[in-house]
Amino acid sequence: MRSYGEYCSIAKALDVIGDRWSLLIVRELLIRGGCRYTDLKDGLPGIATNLLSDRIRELESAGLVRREDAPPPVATTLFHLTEAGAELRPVLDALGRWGVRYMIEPADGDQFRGQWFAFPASLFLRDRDPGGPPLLIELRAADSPAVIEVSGGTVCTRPGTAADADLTLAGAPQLILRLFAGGLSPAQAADLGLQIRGDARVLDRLLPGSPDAAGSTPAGARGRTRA
Amino acid sequence: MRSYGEYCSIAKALDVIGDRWSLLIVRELLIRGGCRYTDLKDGLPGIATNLLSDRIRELESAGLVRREDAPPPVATTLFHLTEAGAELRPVLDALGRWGVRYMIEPADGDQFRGQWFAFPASLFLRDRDPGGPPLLIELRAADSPAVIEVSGGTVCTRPGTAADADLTLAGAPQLILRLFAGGLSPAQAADLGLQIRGDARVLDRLLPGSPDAAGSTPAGARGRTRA
DNA sequence: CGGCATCCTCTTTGATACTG
DNA sequence: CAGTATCAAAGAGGATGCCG
Repeated sequence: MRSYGEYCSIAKALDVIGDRWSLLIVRELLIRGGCRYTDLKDGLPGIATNLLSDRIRELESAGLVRREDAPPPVATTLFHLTEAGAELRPVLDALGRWGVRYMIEPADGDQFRGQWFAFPASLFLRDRDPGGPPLLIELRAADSPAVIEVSGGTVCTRPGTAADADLTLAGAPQLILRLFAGGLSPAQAADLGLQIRGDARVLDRLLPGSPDAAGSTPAGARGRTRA
Repeated sequence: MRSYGEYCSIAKALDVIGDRWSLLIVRELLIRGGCRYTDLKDGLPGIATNLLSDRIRELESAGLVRREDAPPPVATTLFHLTEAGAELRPVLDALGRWGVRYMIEPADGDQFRGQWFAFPASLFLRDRDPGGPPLLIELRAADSPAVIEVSGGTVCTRPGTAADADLTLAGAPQLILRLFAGGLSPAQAADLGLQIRGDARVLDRLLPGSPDAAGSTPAGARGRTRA
């Protein structure tokens, strides 16, 4: 990317990560940890393969991404974020929080991947009973399942399924998202078609609901997602 | 900008503000409040005038910018952020904080505007004596002066000068920035050429120095800049 | 002068095909 | 699997013209 040539930290940051796709590559690596080229390509539907390889190289030479030749049995290249790259998390958190307003409307042709729930889950859900038993929540949306693990105050999301989930939410991604963001109560989401199976009370532990009134503790360092 | 077509709030946010120059336009409007076209052009050195008019119109139709035909004596169009646009501040804060790492090195041909100190000032300075007397700090860097007003716990920055400043800092922008960010003590900055005139003790009130040890209160809602 | 619109060139992107 | 090669289309940058 052509530099803005401005001595301003925002412009400097955009010089490095302002290119198209760059921040989304960081998103995937933050959510999933080490990724193969193919994993990245799958997590970035629509990217052209030449652009992906260009961007990875740029992020690498900017010191945000590290390439690791994994030994057998993996025997492939894995891409990781460096520390500087991982420090972009607050940027993605802020962007993700701001962008939720554009997700109320149905997707209409948009691609979806279950792991993209990781950011909303970390942003909106909070384990209000850190001493309680660990929880597993399975999310089934658009053929791309994901699992939220709640344990000891942390909220982690990963792609995949869980046979022994305490709770399963199945339905359109926007219903799950609006539920997490507080725009819908569980009952309202169910009325709109969200299937809630299992122990629905675990939602009380996670959602910023009526008890523990809204706006009490804005945001500190909470549990984060990991691969 | 072409949509990413992903049902992810980060991608949706980038669909709206991911275009080149868009976030920097928001930066200028956040720092200075209502701006004329010419003000924006001056605050975005390097932008082509057709791009500026394109971007303003895009931001307008996205609902982030509002156009106001000011009556005489101004008799010109003023551009403002809408509420949705102003809510991008946490995004710019996070970006600005992350990008500071790229400002340690000298600018070398970069453009500079005094008002760009507004973000570092709000991010790094804190009025640790909200009951103390109001303060005026004049910054003189690269022919583009700015003033920081500290009063009752808020830290506001605007372009311009102050005849009766309590403190004047004159020197290279990176010296002032590193001083604010905690990378240099006042004495070290002075050794490197920063001219500190006036009551240097006001810095103790603002810098996160040795008393009130580092990392105690990370970041709550603090004073913000205004035009 | 403020607020654009036009024209032109150059760079970046996207789609697809191909390779070790 | 992890890319490179090719090429058409879109976008960015720069100069300049227009109109109140």
